Amino acid sequence: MVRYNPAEIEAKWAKKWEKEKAWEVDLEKAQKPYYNLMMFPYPSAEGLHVGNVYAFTGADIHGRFRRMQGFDVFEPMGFDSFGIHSENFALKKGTHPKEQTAKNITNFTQQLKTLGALFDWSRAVTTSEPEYYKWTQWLFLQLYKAGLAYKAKAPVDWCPSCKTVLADEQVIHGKCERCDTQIVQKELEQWFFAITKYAERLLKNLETIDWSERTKIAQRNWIGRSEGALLKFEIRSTKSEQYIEVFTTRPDTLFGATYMVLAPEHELVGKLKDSIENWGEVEKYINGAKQKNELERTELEKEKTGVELKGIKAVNPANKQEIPVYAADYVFASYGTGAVMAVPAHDERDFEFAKKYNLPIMQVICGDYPEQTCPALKEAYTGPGNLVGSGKFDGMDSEEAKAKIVEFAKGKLTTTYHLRDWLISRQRYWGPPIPIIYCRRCWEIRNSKFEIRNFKEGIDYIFINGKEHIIVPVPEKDLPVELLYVENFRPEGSGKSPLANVPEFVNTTCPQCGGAAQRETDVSDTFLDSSWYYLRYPSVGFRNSKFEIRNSKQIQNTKSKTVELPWNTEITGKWLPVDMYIGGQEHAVLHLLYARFITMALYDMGFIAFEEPFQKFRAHGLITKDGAKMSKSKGNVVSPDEFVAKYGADAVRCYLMFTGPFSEGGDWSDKGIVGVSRFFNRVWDFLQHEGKNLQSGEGLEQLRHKTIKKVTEDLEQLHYNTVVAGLMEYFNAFSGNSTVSLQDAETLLLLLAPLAPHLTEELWEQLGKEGSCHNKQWPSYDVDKIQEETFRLVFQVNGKPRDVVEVETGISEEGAKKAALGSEKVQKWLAGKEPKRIVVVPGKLVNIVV
RNA sequence: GCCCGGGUGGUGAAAUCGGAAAACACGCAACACUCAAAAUGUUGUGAGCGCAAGCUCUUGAGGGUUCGAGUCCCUCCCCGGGCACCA
Repeated sequence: MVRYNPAEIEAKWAKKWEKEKAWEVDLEKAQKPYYNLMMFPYPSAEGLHVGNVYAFTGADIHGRFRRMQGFDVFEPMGFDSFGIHSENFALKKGTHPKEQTAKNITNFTQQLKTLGALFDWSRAVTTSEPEYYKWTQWLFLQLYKAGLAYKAKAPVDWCPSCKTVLADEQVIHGKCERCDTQIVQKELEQWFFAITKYAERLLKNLETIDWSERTKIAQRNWIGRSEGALLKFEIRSTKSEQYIEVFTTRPDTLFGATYMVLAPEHELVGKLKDSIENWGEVEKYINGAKQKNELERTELEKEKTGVELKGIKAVNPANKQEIPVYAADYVFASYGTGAVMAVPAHDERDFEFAKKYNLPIMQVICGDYPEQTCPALKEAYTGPGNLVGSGKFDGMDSEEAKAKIVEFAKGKLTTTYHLRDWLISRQRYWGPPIPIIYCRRCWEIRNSKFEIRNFKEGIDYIFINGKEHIIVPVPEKDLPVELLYVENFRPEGSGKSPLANVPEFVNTTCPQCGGAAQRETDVSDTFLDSSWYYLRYPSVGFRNSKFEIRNSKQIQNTKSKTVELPWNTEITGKWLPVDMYIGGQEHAVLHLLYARFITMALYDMGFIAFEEPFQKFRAHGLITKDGAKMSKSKGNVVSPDEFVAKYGADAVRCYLMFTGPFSEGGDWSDKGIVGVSRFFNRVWDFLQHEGKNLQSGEGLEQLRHKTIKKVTEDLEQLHYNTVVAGLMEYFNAFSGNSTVSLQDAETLLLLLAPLAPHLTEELWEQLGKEGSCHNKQWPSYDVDKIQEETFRLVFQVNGKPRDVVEVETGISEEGAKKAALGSEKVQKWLAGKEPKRIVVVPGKLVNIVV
C-alpha cells in the first residue's frame, strides 16, 4: 500500500492555484454567470470551526460542480467583522476590536485558504472597513430619505449585559440572542426601519423563490399574517366621548363580547383618567405591569390579572349592551390596536379571565347546530359552527357570518402582522455610526420662517433636552462618518453609545446651516452590514455607477440629482440575483428576512432591477459534537486544523459530507474520518500501481454510466452523503478487476474532483492528463449503457419473498408468471394449492396469492 | 398549545413513484502479514432457532388500507427545531 501525503500535495496545489488564480472568473465577459454565495463568517478569535467548514464545503462543492458543468462560477468570501460579537470578544480579552479583528481576519484567511475552495480573494469584503461601512451608512441614508427610517420612542428590548437595545428578532425566549441574558423593557428613543410596510410583499414573494421549505415556513410564521376586522366600541363615561377600537379574527362572535380589555399601556387608559372611579387602583396595576419584563408577562402558566375601569362602560355595537372595560396585561399594546373585545365563550384566554372575575360567558357559536345543547361551557369553544344568540344572524355559518357582522357593526376587514419594525440602533461602539446630525439652529431658522408646520416628529425632528432639533442626514459626499479610534469603548448602560463621551465625535457642524450641531452617537445593527454584502461582492474592483434621480417620490428630502451607488450597475445586472445561496437555518428570520427587505427597498428606489436577492436558498444542517451544539461556553468547539494537518483538507471535506444529509447536519466524530482517508489512500495506491497500465476501453462501462448518473443527480440535490457512497461503491469495483479502463479512472477523478480538489488534481497530473481536472467538462452518461440485460425477478408467495431468478430484461408478464410457477421453491410454498391471484410487477416481482 | 423536521443494526446512515430493509462507511471478531504492535489485506457481522439447507422475527407503539407497507391513512409516545396570552 502506497499512502499519500496530503500535506505535501495540498500545499503544492494550493500554491499553484493561488499563483494561477485558478478561481478567477472574468465578471465582465462571463457567458454563463453563476453566483454561488455562502453566508460569510464573522471572524472569531477561535478561528474556523468544523461547522464553518461544513457549510463552506457544501457550498464549494456546488460551485465546483456547476463550474465543471460549464458555468462561470463566482464564489466570493468575506468577513462580517463589524458588530457586537466581535466587540464582546475584544471586551472579554481586553483588546481593542480594531486590532483584534485584523488579527482574526489574518488567521481566518489563512485557515480558509487551506480548504481548497474556489473563493475569489480578489473580491473579498470586510464589513468593518471604512470602504465598506461608508456604504452601509449610505444605505441608511437612502432608507431615511425614502421614509423608511424613523426615530421613535417606544418600549424596546434592552440587554443589561450587552448594554444595548436589540431588534425583536434578536430576542429569543425573552433572552439576548448573543449572551443569553434576560432582556428588560425600556422606553427609549430609537431608530427603526419600517420593515412592516413590506410585510405583505415579504410574505407573498416567498411563492416566487426556490428556498428550503422550512426556511420559508419560518419566515411566514415570523411575519404572522392574520386576517380579521377592526371594530369600534363606543365608550359611555360621564365625562367624554371616546371609542375603543379592537382587532379581532372572530367578528362572528361579536354578540358574545361581554367585556373589553385594554393593554395597560393603552393611551385611552390615561385619557379616561378623569372618568375612572377607581383610578388609584388602576394606576397601581399599570405601574406593576410596566415593571414586569416581557418574559414574566408572557409566562403561559401565569394566572391572568386585570383591573376593571370602574365608571367606564363600552357598548357592544351588535346588541347595544353595556359591557365593562378592563385593563389587563394579557393584552399587548404592540399588537393589533392594543385592545380586544373579550368573548369568553369562544376564546381560551377570555374564558379564563371571565371565570376569575365572574364575568358573563355567552355562547354564540354552536359546534353541533341545530342540536344546541348549551350547558355551561367547561372550556372555550374555539372552533367553527353556527351562530346562536346573535339576533338575525342565528343559524348562519360562522365563516359566512364574519363579513356580514363586520358590515352590520360598521367595522372594516383588515389584516395585521406580527412582524415589528426593525430596531437598528445600538448603544455600542463597534459598528457603523448612524450618519445623522441633530441641529437646533436649523429648527430655529425654520421656525422663524414658519416652515416647520408639516414636520413629523421622528422623521424631521426630535427632542433633545426638551428642545426640537432638526434631523439632518449627513450628505453622501461626507461619508463615511468614521468610527473614531476610542480607547474606552466599553458600553456603560447609560442608554448611550460610548461615542457620546467623545466630544470630537459628537460636536460637528451642521451641513445645512453651518451652525454647531451634534452627531447621532448610536451605531447600526450588525445585520445591516450583512443585509447588502452580496450586492457589493461582484462590484469590487469596478467603478461604482451613478444613479440619476428622476422620480422624487421615491427618494424624498434630497436635493442632488444623482446618487453614487455602492456597486456597478452593469456587473450587478449580470450577476444578481444570487443563483445559489447556502447557509444556516438559524438566520431564517434574521439575516434572510432583513436582506430581502433591503433588496426590496432598493428595488423600489429604482437602484436595482430585482426584488429578491436570492433565487435559490438551501439551508444546511448543524454539525454537533456528541449531540450538542458547539459553543465556546461548552468548550466543545472542534477546529479543523488538527484534522487537516493529519488527514488533509480533502478528507475533512469529504468526511463532513459523508456524515449525513447536508440539509440535516450531523455529529462530528474524531474517528469517522478514517473511512474517507482509507478510501483516498486506496484510490491513490491503485493509481500508483495501475495508473500507467490503464488502457482505453469499455472497462466498467455500465457501472461507470450508472455512477455518473447517480453522482450527477445527487450533487444536483445536494445529497452529498450518497455521492461519497456512490463513488466508494464505484471504486470498490476497481479492486482486483483487470478490465478497469483509463476512462474508468478518469471518470472517478472527475466525479470526485468537487469533493477532493487537491487529491484529484494531483492524480490527474500523474495520469499524464493535460491541464486541470477542475476545468474539464463534467462527465455525461448514456442511458442506453445503463440498461441491464437481465435482472433479478423476485417470486413471492402471499407477499413473502421465496425465490429469485435472473431473467431477461424484456420478459413478458406471461413469461414471468410461468417462471414463477416453475420455481421449485414456489411450488413447495404453494403446497398444491390453486393460486387465487397472481400479481406481476414488471421488472420487479411476481406475487402469487393463495 | 400550534407549526416544521425526525425516530431504521453496536454507531453514522441508505432505501420514500408501495415491490428481497440495512447500500456505503465506522466499530467489532477471526484470519493473513509482523518478533510484536500499528498500518494494510481477506472473511464475517440486524436478532433468534438450526450442524446445515433453511425457518421465524425486525424500521418508536398500536390499529387500518393493500396481493405486498420503513414508505400511505388513523390514534398515541419519544427526540430535535421554530412560534407562542398575537385577540
